[in-house]
Amino acid sequence: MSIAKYSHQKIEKKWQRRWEELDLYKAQDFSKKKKFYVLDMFPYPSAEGLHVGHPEGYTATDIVARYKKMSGFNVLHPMGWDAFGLPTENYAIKTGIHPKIATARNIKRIKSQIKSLGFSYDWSREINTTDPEYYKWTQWIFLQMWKKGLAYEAVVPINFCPSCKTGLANEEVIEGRCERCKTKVIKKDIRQWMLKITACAERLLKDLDLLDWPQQIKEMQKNWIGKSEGSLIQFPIFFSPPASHFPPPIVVFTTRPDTLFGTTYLVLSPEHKTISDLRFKILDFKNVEKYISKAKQKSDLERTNLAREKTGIELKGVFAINPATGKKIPIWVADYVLAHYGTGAVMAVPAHDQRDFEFAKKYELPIVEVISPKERKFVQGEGGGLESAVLTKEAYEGEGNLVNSGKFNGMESEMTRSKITKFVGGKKSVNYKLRDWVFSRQRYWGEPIPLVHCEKCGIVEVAEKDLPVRLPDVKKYKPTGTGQSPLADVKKWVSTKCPKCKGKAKRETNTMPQWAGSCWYYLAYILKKKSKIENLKSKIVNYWLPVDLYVGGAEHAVLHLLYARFWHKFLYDQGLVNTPEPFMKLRNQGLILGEDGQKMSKSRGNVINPDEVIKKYGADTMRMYEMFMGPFEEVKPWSTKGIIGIRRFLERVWNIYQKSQIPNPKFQIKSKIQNPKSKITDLNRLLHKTIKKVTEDIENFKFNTAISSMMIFVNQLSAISNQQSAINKEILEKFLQILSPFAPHLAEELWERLGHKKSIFDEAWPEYDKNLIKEDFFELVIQINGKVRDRLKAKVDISQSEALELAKNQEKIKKHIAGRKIKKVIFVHKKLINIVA
RNA sequence: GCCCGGGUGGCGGAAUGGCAGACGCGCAAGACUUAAAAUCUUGUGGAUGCAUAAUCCGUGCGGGUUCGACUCCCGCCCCGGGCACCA
Repeated sequence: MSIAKYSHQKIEKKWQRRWEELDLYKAQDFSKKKKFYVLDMFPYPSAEGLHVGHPEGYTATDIVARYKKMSGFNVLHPMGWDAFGLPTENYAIKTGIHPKIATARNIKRIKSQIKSLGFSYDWSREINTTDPEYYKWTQWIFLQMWKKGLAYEAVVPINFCPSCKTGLANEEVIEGRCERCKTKVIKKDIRQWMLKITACAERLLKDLDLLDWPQQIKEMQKNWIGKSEGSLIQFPIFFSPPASHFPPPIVVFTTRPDTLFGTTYLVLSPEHKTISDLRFKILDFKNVEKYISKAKQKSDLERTNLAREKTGIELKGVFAINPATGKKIPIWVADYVLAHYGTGAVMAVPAHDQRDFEFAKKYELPIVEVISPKERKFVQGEGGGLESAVLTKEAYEGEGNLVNSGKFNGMESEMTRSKITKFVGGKKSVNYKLRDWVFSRQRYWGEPIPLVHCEKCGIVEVAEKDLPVRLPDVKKYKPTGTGQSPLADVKKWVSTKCPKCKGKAKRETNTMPQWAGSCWYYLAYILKKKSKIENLKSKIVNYWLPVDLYVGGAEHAVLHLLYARFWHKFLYDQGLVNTPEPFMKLRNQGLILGEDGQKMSKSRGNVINPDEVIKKYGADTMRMYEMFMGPFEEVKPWSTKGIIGIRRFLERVWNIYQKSQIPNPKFQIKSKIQNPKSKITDLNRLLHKTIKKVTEDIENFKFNTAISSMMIFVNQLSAISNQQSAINKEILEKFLQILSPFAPHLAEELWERLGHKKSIFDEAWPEYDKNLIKEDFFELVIQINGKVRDRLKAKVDISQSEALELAKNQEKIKKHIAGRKIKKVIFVHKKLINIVA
């Protein structure tokens, strides 16, 4: 009498093939069912293939997709390839192998890896961002933006990675280093294509409220957009002898116009235009020039290093007029003032801004207190006595009552912001930290920007019928580092005719950044390969939008997730899509660390190869283990030992079925209840509790506790089957159904063996019986002064007085309350009674 | 510096105002076996203790609210992530 072994390899291959033949996961474009669009962040097909982090997110979406399908939804669950990007291009530089070829090879490998996990993707909708039929429409959307003035050319100092030899977007610079290769970025003036994402700043901020996203990601986008409300205030320029007309006044942006009376000097960024306007009036302009050129040599990282002491130089001989006091105040230049934020000029209020305070102390500039704190902080003064913290050790940045502020004296600072702005003829203004998106790259492996430079007509767009502008095949991919793309050397490709005048023209040789293709891929899945993007207006797009659930890593918080929202809003404005936001619910998977608790990396040698895990333990085990490790969104270390627990669990499920098949009447599955009645009732109750728990946990992304509740159930089931009683067939079937999203191969195999012809995934998700899970009894906890002293079985509807009587009669309780007066009794229904004595 | 997230047995973690440590790993003992592995059964936070008797201690630290706090409030410490002279 032997039991067949659980052979995952056979079962998993069998069902992966069968599901494909059945076309089980095809999304129906026209369906009366409610839709559910569940999306994974599509992978970059790297040469390394899949790592264990990928299946974490993919398993979660797969569980939800299968669960939703069984719950009656028409589910769209697609997969594709985000294939433009530097690793493949760098590989081409090294080996001479065309990126197209390397990409195709990498996709083939990673696709087979993904398939080996048995995910329910609708592969008929697979897309690849490097496919000319795909990037045709990436180019098309870019052209629409260009036509609307949202794409523009500019020569501006941008972040440049000397190693990747390309310009970068601000979002791609992490702590002053290149996001990809960690090289320190430098400032470089390069002709760039920019996208006016700043035009959307307010909506990108406000519409975050519409989204069910992790708070953390929302905060990061909020901070990145960095809205601040304040005022623009003009400071007239003065010098002697007075000229017939002075240069235009210096405009500053401030969030604290209430401190205007305390402004004792202005500070300009080294790039500020007024400096050259005043060059003949500034007394020691040579030194100023020296300071400015020195500042320009510094990297952004150096200029914005907080630890560094601020430096600056005074523009001697010229002054500004504080419009509130009418007093002459000095003008300084300092490189801590950023040219690109606000107006590139700040009013310094040393009494109420710590930076200004430090600067004023260093250069002995006047400090005038204008806000009196409600509670004054005192510090030890030099003479030993206490003195006000303001003006001695630090600035006071809080609110308070105005002093030294003319007619505003005594008013509350918050109330005077608009009043003082109005008083000096300023106006309210909003500023954002967000800057326009540097959209061009001086590299080969990206979408060509579909524009042409004509000697006569200027910049002209490529006609829609001539899209896509294909990437030419080249022999050398090496970036030039001159600010030109390697495409500039492909003379044949570069020289073209102007689409307008048919005269000589040159193609734009910059390419789009890595992030372009992923800005609209979720729409491409809906449209499928052949569809034109105009079909965006179609009913079918509006049927599927928005994406209901989006899962991926948090590292894209201010990159892909911000860019895609921006493109979506543009398409929304064009009337092409009907939702203001693309991704309604977002969940981030937590990083999986190596067994040593460190980040997985080749150099540490702690990388887990998913192929080996699947081979040894099976896809179902791999999937369930990654879900069982801990909370989905948290960072957690891998444990090869821990996998065994899941494998044992699945084997137990397998064995329960196997034992039931042994030709011994005692073991057989019976549809009629055969066990002692109470046991089956208990098991059935536990089953329904488990159905409830698993259903709720899937909805709440609590896969780890869903699995633990299934383990509890199987432990019970297994105990009963070991006692050689027959197993109720319905119970086993319902359990297999709730297990199936987690371990689809095993569940489907046993489902078939139980005699079903239809796939388990075509069955309806089981519902739990509310009446069945109601308990008649509960364990009443008896506390004395909040400490548990006893517990006993009690009827669910027991009253407080009954419970108290019951408690008092317990020996243990008697002992504790003997000789004490009962002061108070707290009774919590179905939980406890607490006697305060 | 600012903004998030976190700190619970040997380990991953569970419990969001009501029995701290579910579930899993590991460990220990037992059953099966010539033996081992696998499997099954039992035990497993710490201290005192013959005890599966009883009591005490215990969720980063210090205080508070409450009949009752891992959970709420105040003040710290540590770890992870993000932003960083944004006027």
